[in-house]
Amino acid sequence: MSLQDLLSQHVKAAVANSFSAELDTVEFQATRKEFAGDITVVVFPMLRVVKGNPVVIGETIGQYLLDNVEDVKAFNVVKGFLNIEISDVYYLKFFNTIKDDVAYGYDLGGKDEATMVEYSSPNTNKPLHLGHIRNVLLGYSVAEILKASGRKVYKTQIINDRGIHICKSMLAWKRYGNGETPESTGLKGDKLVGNYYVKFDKEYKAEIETLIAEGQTEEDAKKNAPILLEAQEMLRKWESGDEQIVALWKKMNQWVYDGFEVTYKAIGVDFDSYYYESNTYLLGKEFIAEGLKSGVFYKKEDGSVWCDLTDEGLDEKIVLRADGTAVYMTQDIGTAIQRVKDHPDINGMVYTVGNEQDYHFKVLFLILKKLGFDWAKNLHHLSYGMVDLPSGKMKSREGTVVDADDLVDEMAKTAEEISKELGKLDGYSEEEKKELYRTIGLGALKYYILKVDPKKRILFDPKESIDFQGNTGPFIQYTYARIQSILRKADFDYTKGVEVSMHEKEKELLKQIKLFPEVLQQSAKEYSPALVANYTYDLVKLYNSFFQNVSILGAETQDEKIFRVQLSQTVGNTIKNAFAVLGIGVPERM
RNA sequence: GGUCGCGUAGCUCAGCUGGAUAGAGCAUCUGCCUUCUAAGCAGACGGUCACAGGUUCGAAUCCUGUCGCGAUCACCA
Repeated sequence: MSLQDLLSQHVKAAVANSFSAELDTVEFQATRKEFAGDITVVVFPMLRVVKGNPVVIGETIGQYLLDNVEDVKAFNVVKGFLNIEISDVYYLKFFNTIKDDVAYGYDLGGKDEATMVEYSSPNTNKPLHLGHIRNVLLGYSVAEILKASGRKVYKTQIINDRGIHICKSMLAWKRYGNGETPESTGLKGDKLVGNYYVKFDKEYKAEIETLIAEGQTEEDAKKNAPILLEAQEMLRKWESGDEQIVALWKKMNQWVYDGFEVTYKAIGVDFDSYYYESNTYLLGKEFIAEGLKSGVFYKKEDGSVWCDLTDEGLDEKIVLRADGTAVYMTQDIGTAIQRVKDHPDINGMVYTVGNEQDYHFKVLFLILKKLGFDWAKNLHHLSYGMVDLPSGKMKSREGTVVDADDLVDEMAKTAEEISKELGKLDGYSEEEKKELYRTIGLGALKYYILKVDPKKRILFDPKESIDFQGNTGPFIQYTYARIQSILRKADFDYTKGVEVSMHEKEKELLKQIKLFPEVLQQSAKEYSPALVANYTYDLVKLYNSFFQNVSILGAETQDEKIFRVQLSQTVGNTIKNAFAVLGIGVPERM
């Protein structure tokens, strides 16, 4: 039983005993620093069932706890707050049970229920950019957090490999290229294809201007530009299975996939499976037919199929076009069902998609529920805000996007510059150094993005926003590296359990460490890596002020030395575990 | 216009199911490297929690309204 449950029981008993009243819940909170104590019972809520002066009630309960609970060492009452001091022994006991547990915080039990987490889901006509980075980092981290909190997780994505956008790149490649390939140009495949997309857009704009000069309206010109018409013709050919077009499509998409893999690897994320829109865009139609039979959907005169969600406070939503072809919604219905077919142990899914699609997913989940799938109640849209630049919104057409690969390189370069200035890396090979710069650079980038509440928009200033001091990834990594240094220098056996009297800071640290599993659970519940990130920072701050003000290896007694090293080691493990679920590496030195 | 989200220090952000004097970092200023890594520590300065009502012992937090910013309301994906 947790300490809180135990205390809760005794508080209830105390109230029953002294006031013959029955409490259904007891409210706890961590005691504020300025008061003595570790856990605080809030007396005010009890006033509904217990009549009397809150201070007197607090005193009475406090005395009862002191008499009846072994681990309660002392108490004091301030206004309606009963502050309880817990004995050091309690925390030391706890510490001894977890100090050798490298995986502390991870609940490895009960992995029979699986959750599928979808993230990234890019278009295949241009390289990944900063917006994808937020998506990928969030999705990956939430997947890892769910795993750590005891669920089986499948990481997946839906690749938008079909449509007019890729045809534009294909057309430009055919028309303006000379058969360039990633090999012949040395470019990453996604960059090469992206370049042709830009080329298309340039030509398209030029043609529009020509048409306008010839007297067409802008609107007409946009529709009539020959290059666009040709791209649309290409899409039609693709849909009818034209061999040449399909072959080119396959070739260029493969270039893009290969390029994406390089980027994912550089960022340090992975996937268990891939779904391609070209395979799934026709799925869902049969379920529309079934839903039509069961009355979930209805057909309009023109033959289009709709779902009426007005009784849910939403609109009507189209699920099948009049010509019988699938829309976005049709595809997503089909894909969701297909995924559960592929992985029968799935009982929930998480979609990492920007908040501009909040409405779409609201509707999608509702429709799946109406269709009667029992897993539909466990669907979650991990919705996140846009990433803005100081110059405003990112627009790929205007060239104001921040390229993912460039950004990662840039971060590593900054880490390198700072490291060189500090010059602490004697004995590291060039390769090790390079690896380290990447770890630090990525740490800064990932932490910067993940520490913010997903649903808020992020203002990303490449020059100024990324910092290596304060509440940042590198600061936390640095603390980890210092701990490793201490462990290397501790030339005595620090594995045995010891009994010491703790200092205030040490107790604070133990309390914070103890919170880790709860934070993970909460993070999983809220689908928010930000909780883990900010928790880790708090832990590190606490440790640093301890680290700076006491001597660890130079403690007075041997037991104290051992305890402090153990404590450092455990803080290190917790940082490592917390960062693991954020997808951030920790260096042994830096 | 309807719907959804956001608004906390000069800037970037925390603040759990309502609780004690609203917390960090950056920036600015003051101290601290002969002692386990100064990417650090200790401190100062900085707030009408957008605004107005309401709910109650108690509101940054919950409710209503107003203002500001954003998203979304396609037989696009």
